[in-house]
Parts: sequence; C-alpha cells; structure tokens
Amino acid sequence: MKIEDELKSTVDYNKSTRVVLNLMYTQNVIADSFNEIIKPYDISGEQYNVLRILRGQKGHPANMCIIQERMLARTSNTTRLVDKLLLKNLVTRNVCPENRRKIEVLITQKGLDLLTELDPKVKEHEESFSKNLNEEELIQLNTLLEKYRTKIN
Amino acid sequence: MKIEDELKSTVDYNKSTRVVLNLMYTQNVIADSFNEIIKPYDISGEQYNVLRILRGQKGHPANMCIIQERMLARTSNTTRLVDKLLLKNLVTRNVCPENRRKIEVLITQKGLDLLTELDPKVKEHEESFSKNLNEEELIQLNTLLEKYRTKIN
DNA sequence: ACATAACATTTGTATATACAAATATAAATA
DNA sequence: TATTTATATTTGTATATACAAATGTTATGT
Repeated sequence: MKIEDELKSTVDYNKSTRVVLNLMYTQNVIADSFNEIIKPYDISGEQYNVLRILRGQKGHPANMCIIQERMLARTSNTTRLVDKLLLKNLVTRNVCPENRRKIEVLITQKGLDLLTELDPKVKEHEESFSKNLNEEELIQLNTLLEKYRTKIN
Repeated sequence: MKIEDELKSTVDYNKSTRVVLNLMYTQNVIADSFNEIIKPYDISGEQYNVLRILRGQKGHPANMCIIQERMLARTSNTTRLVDKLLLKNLVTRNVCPENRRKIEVLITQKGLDLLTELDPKVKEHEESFSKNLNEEELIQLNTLLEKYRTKIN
C-alpha cells in the first residue's frame, strides 16, 4: 500500500519525503509486529536486542560500552536496561578485575534458553516480511538502505 | 557501510535478518538526525508530526482519532501530545459542538509560523539522505519498502 | 608523587510512552 | 423512553527514555 494511503494523505509527497516517511512507517510496522511476539515473554525489544548481543559474544563478557555501540538504537541508559535483565536472571553483572571501571555482562543459561525458544518465532517474523520480495529484490533493498543512510562528508 | 559493520557483528546475517536490521538501524539514523534539527525549537518529533497533520487539514479541525490514524507511530496517547502543543500555543483545542465526544484541534498561526521556519531545514534533512541515490533508485527504494511491509493474508 | 585529563558507568530528574480502566456522549435496540 | 452498545477521549499507573551531572577508576603530564 502506498505510504500516502497508509497515512491518509490527500496529496502526494515528493520522492525524498516519501522515502523518509516510508522508512519511518515501515520500521514501525516491523517493530509493532515484533513486539507482539516477545510480549508473552515479558521482555522489551531493547532487552531482546541486548540478549542477542550477549549471545553473540560467545562466552566473552561484554561491557556497557560494547553493548551500547552494538545496539540498534543507542539508548542513553544501558545500565537500567541491564538492571531489568538482571532482575529476571537473564544476565550476570560483575566488575571487571583488570579495569575496575568496566562491567562484565554475561548471558545466563536461562537467557540462552529464552533466546532458543524465541529463535524460530523471530525467524518466522523476519520471513513473513521478506517473503514479499524475491531474492534479487531483497539484496537490492539491503543495498539501497546501506547506500541511503551513508552521509558523505 | 554494511549493517554488520555498523553493529560490529563478526558474522554475516542472512538476507531476511539483514533487511530488518537495516530498516531499524536506518530509521534510527534518520530520526537522530531529525531530532538534531528540531531540538532548538523545543518540540519532539511526534509533536512535529502532529503539527504537520494539522497543517495538512488546511483549516479544517482534526479530532483525536484523525490525528492518531495519520501518525507515523500510533501513540497510545494523543491527548497528552496535544496537551504539550497547547501549552506552547501551537494549537487550539475545543469540544466539537455537533458531537460532544469529539475534540476539534486546530493549528495556530504560531504553529504555522514554526512549521514555515522548519520547512527548509526539513527539506534539507530529507535531501541530505536522498541525494545518495539517483532518481531511479529512490523510486525503487520506495517501491520495495511498500511491497516489503504489506502483509498478505 | 600529584594534579589533571580521559574513560566507564551510574544516578537524578524530567519527560515520554504503553496499556488498561474510567468517563462522557451518541447511536441503536427493545 | 429506558437500556445496551458503540464511539471518542481522558486519566492512572507503571515503565521507558533522554540528558546532564555525579561518581569512581585509570592514564597522562609535570
């Protein structure tokens, strides 16, 4: 559906505006649908994102800086995000002995189990959208997005 | 820049995952850059969005339902969003005489002036990204996004 | 060694958002 | 006309986020 119709606009946007609105709107559609999936598991999208980052560490601890720079949305508060995960025993948190400024965050077995349970649902979610495009179009969309966002100085 | 590099991933994502992450991440880049623009004017992105909807009404009042269905992100609280705009005298709010359940929201001259001042900056913002693509690619990106998000039942 | 700067994280506070329940009005039905 | 249902908005509450300032630790320069 055209973005103008989604947003009930009576006038057509120009191409530059359309891309911005299309991107913002599409991201919202994806995020809403994703939130439906994780809602029963009582974690937020951001919390899920952190768990994924920690699993990607493959046993190596991640400090706050690392988590922050790998997150989709650079939240200003990784501390409180990790707090929430800690309360649910999905991660552990310890002061790094080599550099006491740093905090070592690790995913627990419970956290890994949660991700394993979610994996097929997340895969299904991703594919429910991507199946609307063929292989070539998927590659094209990825390429265009990467090209689009890159600010040239 | 590849999404894997942006998110400091050591492994490559599959195509479906890449699109989701690319979309989420790109939206964040755009939103962050947009927030920079409006920050000096002391309004949030959502508030700007509501003002744009109200200007689009061309003098016709909009009620809460209309505002909500035209917003990029369907916020669960249009009331408090309009509250904020009201405090800054950017909109007026009145009970609709024909249907006292409805609220008529109108943009004020002050609100229109603010938008006029922001217009060139917003245009520049949109074009700073879209200039990375040529005409054909822009059309392609819009088409792919519209196709991608459309859930087939 | 001491002062200063840089780094990593946390905390305070104000604002924003999500969700459900409450309120108020209008329309439909018996 | 009284009752129920539907519609439109608001409010309460809990949680999340943004931003700046504060804290604690390590590195650097004199």
